[in-house]
Amino acid sequence: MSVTIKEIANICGVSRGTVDRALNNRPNINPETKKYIIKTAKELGYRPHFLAKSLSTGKTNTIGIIVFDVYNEYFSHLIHSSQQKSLDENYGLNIMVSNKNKKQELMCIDNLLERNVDGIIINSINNNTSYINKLKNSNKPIVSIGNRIDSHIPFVGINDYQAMYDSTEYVISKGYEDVIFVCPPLQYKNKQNIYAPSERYRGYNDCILSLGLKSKVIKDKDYVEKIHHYLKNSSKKIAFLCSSDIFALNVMREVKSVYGHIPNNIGIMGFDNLSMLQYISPILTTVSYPLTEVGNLAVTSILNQINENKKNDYILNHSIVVGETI
Amino acid sequence: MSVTIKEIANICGVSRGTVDRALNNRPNINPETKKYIIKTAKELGYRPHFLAKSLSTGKTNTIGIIVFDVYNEYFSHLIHSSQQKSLDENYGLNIMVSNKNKKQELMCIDNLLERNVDGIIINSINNNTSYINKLKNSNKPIVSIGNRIDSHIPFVGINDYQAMYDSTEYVISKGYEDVIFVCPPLQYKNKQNIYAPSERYRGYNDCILSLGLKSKVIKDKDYVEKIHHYLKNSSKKIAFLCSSDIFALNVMREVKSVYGHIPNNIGIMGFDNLSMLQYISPILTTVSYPLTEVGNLAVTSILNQINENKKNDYILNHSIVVGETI
DNA sequence: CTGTTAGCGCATTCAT
DNA sequence: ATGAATGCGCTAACAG
Repeated sequence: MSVTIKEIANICGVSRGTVDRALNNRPNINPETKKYIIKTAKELGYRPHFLAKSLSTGKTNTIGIIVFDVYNEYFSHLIHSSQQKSLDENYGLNIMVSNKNKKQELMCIDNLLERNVDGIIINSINNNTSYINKLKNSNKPIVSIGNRIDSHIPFVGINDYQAMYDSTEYVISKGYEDVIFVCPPLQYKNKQNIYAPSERYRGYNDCILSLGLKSKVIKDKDYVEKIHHYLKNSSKKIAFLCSSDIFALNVMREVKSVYGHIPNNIGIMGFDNLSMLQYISPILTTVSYPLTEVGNLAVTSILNQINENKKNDYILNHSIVVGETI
Repeated sequence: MSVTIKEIANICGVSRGTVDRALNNRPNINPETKKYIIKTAKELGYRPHFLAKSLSTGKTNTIGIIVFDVYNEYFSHLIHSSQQKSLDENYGLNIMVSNKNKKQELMCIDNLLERNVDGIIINSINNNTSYINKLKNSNKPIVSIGNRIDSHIPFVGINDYQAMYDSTEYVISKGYEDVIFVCPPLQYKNKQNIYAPSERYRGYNDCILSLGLKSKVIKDKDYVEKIHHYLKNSSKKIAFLCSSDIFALNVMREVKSVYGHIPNNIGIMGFDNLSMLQYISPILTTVSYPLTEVGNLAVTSILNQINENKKNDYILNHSIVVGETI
């Protein structure tokens, strides 16, 4: 086993209280003895016992983060920057995967609370009140990312509505007469938290309507057929505006499968700016946002709540990445 | 704060020892009182205090895992399956990122040990003896993945040598006269753990030599120029055998930039079978291996070591995924 | 069968 | 400036 405060106390011929004062920079200690204690502690390779310390202080210096999965680059960035920031601030990061499953998300929350994390960063999928109350009653700092949870729970992210509004406007400005929005199913509105997807849809829809155009949406499982339908039955210049790069890549694959390439009168736009796009041609036009900052600020928000009880949102800027497909 | 054993004891009018016996299925307790205690514990929403329990037992029911990064799909799979398996076995998983940086890897190890994890799964990057001793002296179950560390430390993974030997043989069998191996720099052999890359190289080299051919390797930063060099100066049917799909995608991009497509007399083969390949055309020929199993078995190995002090390697099978590029 | 007690390692309060 | 004592919540060994 490793060396304890008690042993150091014995060796130095002082009490454990004094050792504690020396090692934790507390007042009321003779500089001489302090020096001596620190020296021998170092020689013995003393490391404070994490569990004992935490049990005693009630703090684990650990932040929990719950993400949908660990495959999507979106979460990779998030996890990476959150962990880096946490470590910089002398915290550990406890990563949990919800698989976008409501039950599993609850399990993740329980797991983290049971392990006494000091705060939780969460990309939420549940959305009922008992869930929200569970979070609030935990009395732990919480911050939501991706999907906003509740006006009383801080949020870090972009303005999804505005981002898609801008994208729609951009596509139209390039001369496309029809803009078809491709997104995940939105029918579960009341069953799970789809804040971001529905905000994006709203942005598209509002922009389209404000321009006097007709809103057209592909949101079903049989999107492949829908795409082919639009390809065949339209003589106009049409664009597929996708709520994520992955959808855009699928659309691109389908269009290529029909024409062998992407014709000039067919536009495609994504959302996320995944790094794998560098291997795709033609270069996809998409929307970028500072994910690294989201991770940083999520941790910052937790620390703000811990240290100053300061709760506030952080809204970051998005930008359109001009490629060859619009 | 939450309810403790002490409170339950008071409420039930028994001692804390009895509560402990009831709640932890220990022998020597009256079934009646046991039932009663369990009932009231449930009513009060009792949750054992993780830190106190761990401090007392010396077990945290937590496994640590150290990976290079969280972007590569290789690690995503690993993390996912490890976490799933851990949770199934009533363990938590503590994920740490080394950034493929030797210092940071050491920091990760210290961090995990400090937090008293019960075992560590590690994709190693250090390789000196003091590092190996640090791991051994930790007296914790360790299992290596990706890069083997030491014959005394269990390893879970594929036979990288054989996999690349097979790949080389496959390429040759398809009529390619020159096979150029594309891989990361191998010159750091004595400075860091590059077990897997060098095993793959060995597999390629042995196969090539056994066939009486000449070994040709691109392993430098200026790989782009090297590729173009080979493209221009060869009239034979040549293939680029890459030690990872990412290299293969880069090669593909270069070849496309020259010819606009992939000519018949130029082959490309990858290694990893990344899921993003589905968006790439032509379809890349590559090597697949069961990463989910690696994660499962890594956890299994840790548990084996904890419960039965059983140390053994697990070597998994690889397979060639036939695409359009060879 | 049940109660009591002594730790686990550290923080903290009260004496001295 | 230092020592002694108590508690965090739980487990485990011993006594009854």
